[in-house]
Amino acid sequence: MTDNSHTSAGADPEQPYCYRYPHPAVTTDVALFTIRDDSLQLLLIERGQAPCQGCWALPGGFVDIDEDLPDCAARELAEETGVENLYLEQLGTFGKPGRDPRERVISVAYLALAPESKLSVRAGDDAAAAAWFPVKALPPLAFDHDEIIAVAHRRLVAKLDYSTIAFQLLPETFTLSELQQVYETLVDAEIDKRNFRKWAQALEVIEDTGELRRRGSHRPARVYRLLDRERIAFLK
Amino acid sequence: MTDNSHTSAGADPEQPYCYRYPHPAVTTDVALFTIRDDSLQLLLIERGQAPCQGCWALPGGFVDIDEDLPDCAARELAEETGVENLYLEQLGTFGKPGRDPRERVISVAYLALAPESKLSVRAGDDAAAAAWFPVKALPPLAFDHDEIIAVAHRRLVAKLDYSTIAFQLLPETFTLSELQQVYETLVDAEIDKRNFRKWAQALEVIEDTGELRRRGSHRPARVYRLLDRERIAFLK
DNA sequence: TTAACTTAGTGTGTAGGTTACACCTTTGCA
DNA sequence: TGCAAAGGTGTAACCTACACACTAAGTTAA
Repeated sequence: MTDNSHTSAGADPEQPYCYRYPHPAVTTDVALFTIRDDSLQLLLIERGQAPCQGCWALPGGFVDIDEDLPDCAARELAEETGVENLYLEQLGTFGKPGRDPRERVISVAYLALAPESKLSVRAGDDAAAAAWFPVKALPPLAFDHDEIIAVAHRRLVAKLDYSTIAFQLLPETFTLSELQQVYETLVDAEIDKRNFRKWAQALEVIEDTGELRRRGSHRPARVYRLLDRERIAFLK
Repeated sequence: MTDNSHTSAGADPEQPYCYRYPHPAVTTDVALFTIRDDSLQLLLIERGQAPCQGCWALPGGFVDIDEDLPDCAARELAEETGVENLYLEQLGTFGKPGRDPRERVISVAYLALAPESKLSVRAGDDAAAAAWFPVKALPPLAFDHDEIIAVAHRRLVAKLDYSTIAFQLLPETFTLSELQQVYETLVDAEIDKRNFRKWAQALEVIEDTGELRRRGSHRPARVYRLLDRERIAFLK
């Protein structure tokens, strides 16, 4: 680290931020997953301008010069979608030259999860439209966002094995059947009910609220809650 | 993404790269581990100039404007230490405002591993000195490099459980005892010899070369090699 | 009121994998 | 030749993961 350059008032009022060496732009992009209609869905923004006009993209944007990276991810998500206060973890950084045709852009990608109940997506100021897509049926994507999404999805599924990350997809209270449905959606397979319930209860991360939930013409289900909301446990 | 700014010839010849919005600097830093003298050691560079003059830092430096991130990590490592062609994986990106007092610097950190035999560290052009330190006895570190190193170390140890990443710390050929010493150093505990050997051989990632290694006054050891050098297997 | 339907909720046996554990082998050197 | 020092090997106990089927409790409609 030998670069002592820093911004200064440049001569060109259109481009007032000047450096001794070229600087890339830095963005954050967020892959926000939720479960809707029994399928794993991803939030995307329709791009209003070129490049990739009409394509869909991950919500994200440029990092402010005094802004921490997770703050930027949360802010962009909130601005573009109205979604706030959810689980966010850094996924990785994507910086291949040429991934954005305008200038060198390095994107720090985040993985976010939220239950459908927490979400009320409206298109924000910046975005033409925000919409949910099933991960299995994504539209054409801008830049290298398909790659980012693939990494995010792989990470999410991999973490099922050694963490309780999937609980972030559940609302405040839930039944064991709902929990099981979340897992079945994520692994895209059926899971044995007895084994699943044994496993879930042995985790010691949920507690019985004592309440019952009557939904439909059948025996009511016990209602559980996470012991430590906003904290995911590591199992191994 | 609405920023259409890009570099242009500025008026100030000292700071010719100008943008509409402020841009952070982007660096890569590499936490390169090896095993020397039966301890896990980390490569550090002594800083020649302020800030943090006299402190030690991870090898790293600014990303060239047309350079991919892993290339930058590899290049900086080679420039500063003469070390080439080793295992490299992205660790995470550290970008807290203020982590570098000069300007906003966002660092993409990499985890690197190599056997001691591959390494012939010499201080390169940029660095005053390069040296190895046991992870348990690190000197005062520049910037937030202590945090990066902590994350790197945790990641390395965590990956022992579900990958063969530790084989990257072994030379071309090795004995099972040497392999076990690597694992014992990493987990900082003794491991049962028979169980370890059963486990290692069941992995199907090493093969017996047929050779024997005579070192010292005792029975010679079989020599193994990795089946697929430069590839780490995922176990779970 | 009762029968049929729907989801909630529960236990046991088995297979496979992980752990604990001790002795003989082969070499070099004194 | 015998001693020191690391190399190399098998088995039993335990524990975890998985397969598997029925009863419980409520709603609805005949």
